[in-house]
Amino acid sequence: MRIATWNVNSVRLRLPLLEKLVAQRSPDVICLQETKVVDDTFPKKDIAAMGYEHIEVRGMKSYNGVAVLSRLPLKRLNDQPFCGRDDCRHLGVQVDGIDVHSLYVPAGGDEPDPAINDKFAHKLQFMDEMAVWSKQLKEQGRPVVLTGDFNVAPLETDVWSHKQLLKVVSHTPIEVEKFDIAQAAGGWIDAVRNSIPAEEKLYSWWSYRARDWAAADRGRRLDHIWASPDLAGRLSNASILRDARGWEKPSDHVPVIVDID
DNA sequence: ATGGTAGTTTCACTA
Repeated sequence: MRIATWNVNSVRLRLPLLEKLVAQRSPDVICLQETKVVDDTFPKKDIAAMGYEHIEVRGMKSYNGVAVLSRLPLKRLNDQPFCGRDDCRHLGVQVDGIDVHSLYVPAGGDEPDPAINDKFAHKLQFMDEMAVWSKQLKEQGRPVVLTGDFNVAPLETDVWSHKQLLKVVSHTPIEVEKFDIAQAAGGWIDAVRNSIPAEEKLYSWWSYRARDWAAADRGRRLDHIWASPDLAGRLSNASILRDARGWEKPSDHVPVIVDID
């Protein structure tokens, strides 16, 4: 089973790119974030026509929104109410015996100080709850794949400049610490770094605000696929589809993909 | 220290 995760930054604008992902990589399951569409107007017909007849959505007007598209039947799991808000940042399904989650962690705003920036405080609280939830999932003992835009680049090689990003939201020590705690709480395997060495620079997001994103290559690895430890020996072909950043009308994020035997 | 782009409910907000 091939699983992809992608922050599409508006699913309606990205339908041609979704088609391109399917043509190139043919995932069985696609987890989306930032769909930016209410459930009633989610383009289910177009996506079913691409071969994904099983679709679960959780969207709101204008912001956030997650979805799972699948070739195989889905059973919806309970939505996780992070930070007591119904802001459509999580959706989980059961597919072919595996629990698959699409998660969108708050970006956190610009100022990395929870005392003066509510968005950063929200992000930190969200990550604390991610750790609690991870522990619960671990105790359930089911095979789980937790994917999404976690909005944190944990390793020095997950950003274009570790030194220059230490005070930039997404790579601050407090965020990386909470990221590590959540990962440890679930016993999660980083499915991508499991096969791509930590020495290798690796990004899944490049800002729209660069004159030439590829030349500057100031990226960050914000999008992740975590797997429960029982799946360790069944992961292969992890990849990040860098090319997608150069497609016409791109998202600022690219798909992250892994195969599970 | 600033400003750069993209998407959405746009003259404002989020990323």
